[in-house]
Amino acid sequence: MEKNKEIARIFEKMADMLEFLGDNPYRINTYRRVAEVLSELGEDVEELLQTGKIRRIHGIGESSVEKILEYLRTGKIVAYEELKKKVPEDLLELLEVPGLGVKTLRLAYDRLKVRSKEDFIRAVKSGQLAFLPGMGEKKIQNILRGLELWEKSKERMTLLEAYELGRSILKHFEDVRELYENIQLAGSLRRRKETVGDIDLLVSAKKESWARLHNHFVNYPGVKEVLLHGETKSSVVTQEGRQVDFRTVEPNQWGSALQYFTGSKEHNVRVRDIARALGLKISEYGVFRVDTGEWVGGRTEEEVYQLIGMDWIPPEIRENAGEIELATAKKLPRLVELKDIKGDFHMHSNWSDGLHSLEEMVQACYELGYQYMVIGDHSQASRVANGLDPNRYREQFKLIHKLREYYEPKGFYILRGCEVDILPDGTLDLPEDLLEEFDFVVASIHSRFNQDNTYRILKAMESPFVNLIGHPTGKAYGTREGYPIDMEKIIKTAKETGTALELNTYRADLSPEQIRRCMEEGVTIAIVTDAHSVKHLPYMELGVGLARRGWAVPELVLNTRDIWGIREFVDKKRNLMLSGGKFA
DNA sequence: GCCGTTTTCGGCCCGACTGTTTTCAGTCG
Repeated sequence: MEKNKEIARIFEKMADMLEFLGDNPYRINTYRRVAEVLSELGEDVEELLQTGKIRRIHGIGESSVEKILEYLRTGKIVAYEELKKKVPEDLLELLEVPGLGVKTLRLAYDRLKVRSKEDFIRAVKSGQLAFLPGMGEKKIQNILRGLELWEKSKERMTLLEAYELGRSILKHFEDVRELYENIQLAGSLRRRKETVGDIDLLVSAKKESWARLHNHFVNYPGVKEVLLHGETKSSVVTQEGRQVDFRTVEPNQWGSALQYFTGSKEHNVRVRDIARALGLKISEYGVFRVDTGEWVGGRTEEEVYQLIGMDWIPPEIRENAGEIELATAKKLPRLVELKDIKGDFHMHSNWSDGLHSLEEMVQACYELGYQYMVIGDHSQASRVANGLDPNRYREQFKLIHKLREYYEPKGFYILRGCEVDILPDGTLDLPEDLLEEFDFVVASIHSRFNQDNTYRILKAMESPFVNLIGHPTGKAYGTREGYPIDMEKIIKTAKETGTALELNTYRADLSPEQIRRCMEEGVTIAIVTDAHSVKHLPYMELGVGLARRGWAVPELVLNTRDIWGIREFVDKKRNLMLSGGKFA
């Protein structure tokens, strides 16, 4: 899959270069689209090429296929090499700077002989740029601020950070509840992308309230700077350097606006294409007939999709990755929902590295309305995490036994569990006789993150007592790649051994693509918070969102089973493995 | 450069905001 990303990056760069050269905008758009399609592709581009399937992908034509082929054969693309001779690649990196576009860079290139990033920054700071036509004082200030912002926030927010920020802003709007009808966070946050660039907030309200709403927005206490302040659109930067965009629309535009601002871009482009073919035009203001311009709908998202012959599509899968076809055929699967979730399998108390006591964690889970929970403190090898040795686990069992007397009559079940380390040779950090006493066992890797760890995980899954592999790829949230791993082998063995794979909300591990593979192969996943405090437990909502991005269905999500279903899952593996059998 | 529910040629989403303009250009989503 690395090749997909590599080639996508090249097409993206070529698009920037062509734009810098003033090429045909539609051609440039095409290059961008090829890049997007490639990076979102669920399959390896080399394989698609070999099977000839690549010809059937919408947006990749003859000319692009040839360039891709050329890259795979020779390691480069001549057209790209040629462009590099004409365009300073380094300078174009500045296109990431907010408020700075290709026209300004080109102007500086032509008039000031600017050839690199450093050249440009120097030209701005020395005041040279101000001599160019159309460059006033404010524009220069804008670019300077953009540069500063760019340096500081090159990284995107994690979904967790975006979620917290979004909720805080929603809370701010509770003070003016009488001014609007609907409010919703849109954009990649609503789609539950594992990283979020900026926050999109949408409100529907009568026009006479808009000015007051925008005033209220820019007065959000966390605002550091107001970028735009208009009647329909405002933008601010928070203290943490995060951008928040705010839009107001009329109540009967709510659905079309929400659809539009939720994206993804690829999804919306397809949707609009299809609408156009039906003689309809979809914009954020509604659905219109092309011939008469007549408004035909847009009050709700359901209405927008229904007008173009589709079922409503869950935001998490709006990526133009097959959802449009299924929605048209009215065959979208029902994805897992938060209300399906009956428990959490992975959390820590202050017995190891958690913040809260076991009693507090139990009470918090009970209050969430779960039917069960698994306490899963670290095992002894995790020294830094204050891992438990067998004696301390047995001490903990006694406490759990006492807590059960109070909670079980209320229909709430506390399962004895652990997060046992998978040691470098693939054996487990706790003796078998102890493992057998747990109700549920999570096994994870916490060492040697720089090597291929497939063999360790495969071996751990062969244990009759391991029910769940914790954070399978070792990935750190949206940023670090994790150790290399043969996911196909792991999926196969998970299926054969009746072991579940973990979707860890705290790390966004597994990825949506990996979840989708699990679903295709019928492998069960478990959504866990890996909570280290009671505050983390409600992040289950985000975990469910991440699972939905991977098209997870309730039947293959362990948390949707009730307590008896969980016991059956554990017993089935033990009985089968201990008798030398295998799952079908 | 890509594509086809008017099309193998001729379109490709388009409106808001800001700033530097006196009617528009650049950038963004």
